[in-house]
Amino acid sequence: MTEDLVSILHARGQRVTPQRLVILRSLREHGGHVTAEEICRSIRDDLPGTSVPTVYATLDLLVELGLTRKLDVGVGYALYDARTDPHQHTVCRRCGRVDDLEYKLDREGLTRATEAAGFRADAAELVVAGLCADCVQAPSQ
Amino acid sequence: MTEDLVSILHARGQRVTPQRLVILRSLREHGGHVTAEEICRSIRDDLPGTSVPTVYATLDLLVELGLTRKLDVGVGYALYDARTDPHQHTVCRRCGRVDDLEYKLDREGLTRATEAAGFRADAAELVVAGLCADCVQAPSQ
DNA sequence: ATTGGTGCAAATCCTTTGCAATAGC
DNA sequence: GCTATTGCAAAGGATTTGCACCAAT
Repeated sequence: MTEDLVSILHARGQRVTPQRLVILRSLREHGGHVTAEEICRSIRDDLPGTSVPTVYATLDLLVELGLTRKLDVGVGYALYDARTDPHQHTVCRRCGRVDDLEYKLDREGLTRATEAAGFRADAAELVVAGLCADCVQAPSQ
Repeated sequence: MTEDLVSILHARGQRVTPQRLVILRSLREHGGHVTAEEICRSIRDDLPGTSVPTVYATLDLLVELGLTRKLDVGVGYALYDARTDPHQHTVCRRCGRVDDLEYKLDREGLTRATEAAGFRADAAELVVAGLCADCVQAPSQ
């Protein structure tokens, strides 16, 4: 499940550590959007004593390697997403729930708009805020 | 320059305080994307002693009233924008510069995608990351 | 006169840093 | 054995809280 990470690390001359393998596996098994703290808790069984700084450092590395996406949806902490293909996100203003949004950005239009400004874009993140299906139903407040 | 705020506050039965007027005026005079801390400094002349919590509370209020937009572009702190008409943003990975991006989201497509999920959207923010014109030119690193 | 707003200081929260100890290679 | 990684504790920085005072209505 983490063979790709192993070969990338080898290719880059970086070390294959259990922390790196376990964190990526946890991310992939979870499948959704996870906080660093949730990763910490979820790997406690496999690797007791893994430190918070290590989790952050590893997540940063995975992002750099293109194996993970770091999401900032404005909830005050970062979310990590093992799904790296193009998709967007919704965030519920009431309950904070974050879901995938299958929506295609108009890449051509975006490229045109950014190049007009001399900007060299390498990523685009769309966050749609509002009320999730559950909270729309809910009594209110 | 802040008559709209005065009438909204009256209509809502809220108080018209110098802090509220000065902060909105500062935001509008600046025109760009400002941090809470920059607001604090910029109003020091008009209203010495204005506290940080007041600035945050006022900015929150202005956002709620629809007179300001709060931006989270992933730089670790919020930016406030007096421009509230639909537009998006670019953020430079190297120098952190944030600029307006004139790009029209496909509202219809977005509505379709979010409604399919039962989500009631009320705002959409697109942040494009990359290198700004200056940093593209720059020697590198 | 009421009570919503403000200022102050301290707390909170996520994330990063410094440094010694450890473990990949 | 060499040095990248790790763990620990502590620092950092943006934002929020609690509470007494003040000022807008």
